Amino acid sequence: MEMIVRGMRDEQYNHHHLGLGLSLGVAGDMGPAGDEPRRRADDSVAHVSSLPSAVPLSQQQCWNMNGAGLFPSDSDRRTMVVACHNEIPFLEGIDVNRSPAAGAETRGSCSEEDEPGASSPNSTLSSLSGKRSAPARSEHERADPGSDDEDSGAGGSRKKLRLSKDQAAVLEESFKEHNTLNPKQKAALARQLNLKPRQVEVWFQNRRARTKLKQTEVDCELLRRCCETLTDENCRLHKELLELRALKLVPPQHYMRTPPPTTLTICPSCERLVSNSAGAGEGPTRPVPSRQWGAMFPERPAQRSS
DNA sequence: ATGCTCTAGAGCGTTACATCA
DNA sequence: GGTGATGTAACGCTCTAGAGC
Repeated sequence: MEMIVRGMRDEQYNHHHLGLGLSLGVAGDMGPAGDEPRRRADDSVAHVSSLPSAVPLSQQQCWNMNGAGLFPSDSDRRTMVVACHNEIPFLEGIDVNRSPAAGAETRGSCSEEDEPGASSPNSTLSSLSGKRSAPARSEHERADPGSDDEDSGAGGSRKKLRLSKDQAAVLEESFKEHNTLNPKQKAALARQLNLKPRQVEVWFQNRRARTKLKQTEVDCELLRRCCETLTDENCRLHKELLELRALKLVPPQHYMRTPPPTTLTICPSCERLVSNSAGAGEGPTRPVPSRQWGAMFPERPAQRSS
């Protein structure tokens, strides 16, 4: 049985690392909604037309929440990943979290090539997941992936190894430098932290997700405030109009005609805020004199032109 | 030049575990 | 001690870009 479990793990490793495309055929197996094609991952990003952040997040230049500069766009990041083959400079000499017991060199390299089974230290098939089995361990012990495999046969439960503070700190520093890693950097980090490359990879994936979530929250807050501002402005203008009416300074035909509903969108080419008037024959979209937008989103970096 | 296949790596949603109040 | 909330490591799936044929 143990052999079976290990075999399945290896299979999962291979699945994960040697070609996820093989799993594409499973997509239809999604229950009642299976007929409906699953939406693309990128489609899930908010397309809030009429908002300054209407650009899909995956294409936006993300703001670095850590204040370490701007994240490049997805494609740029990928390019960067390919282009950047330097080792992570700040890792020089850092060997945090290497437990004495683990031994610096005895564990050998953690590179993916050297450790083909290193993909998911805790990876098991979901169907095998069962009770928690591992007793609490010390930080270093828990963070030591090597010691897991030996005693992980208990039902194949997915064991979650919390990273030590030192490991998290180093990963955080690394993330500030690059929010993606090339294989060399990944392997180096894994070696330095005594983790498996897959763990480093997962950490970066989750970290990017957290960053994006934070950015979304920030955007939402900005939009909320912007909405409030516009509401106030609308109120003020209404008041002003009433006052003018009261004074009969404005001929009725100038204010009685209610303008057609207007939506605000981002022009994909010039990326300026434009209003699309719903009224027919209103002519082309017109840029909005948007002091407020500028005030609300002063530091939004320009989107990379593709 | 074009189309196809394969692979790596990304994002996203979800699950499961650890920790804390 | 049990429990719900929260954080996050890990997983599965899908998509896309690039390389090779």
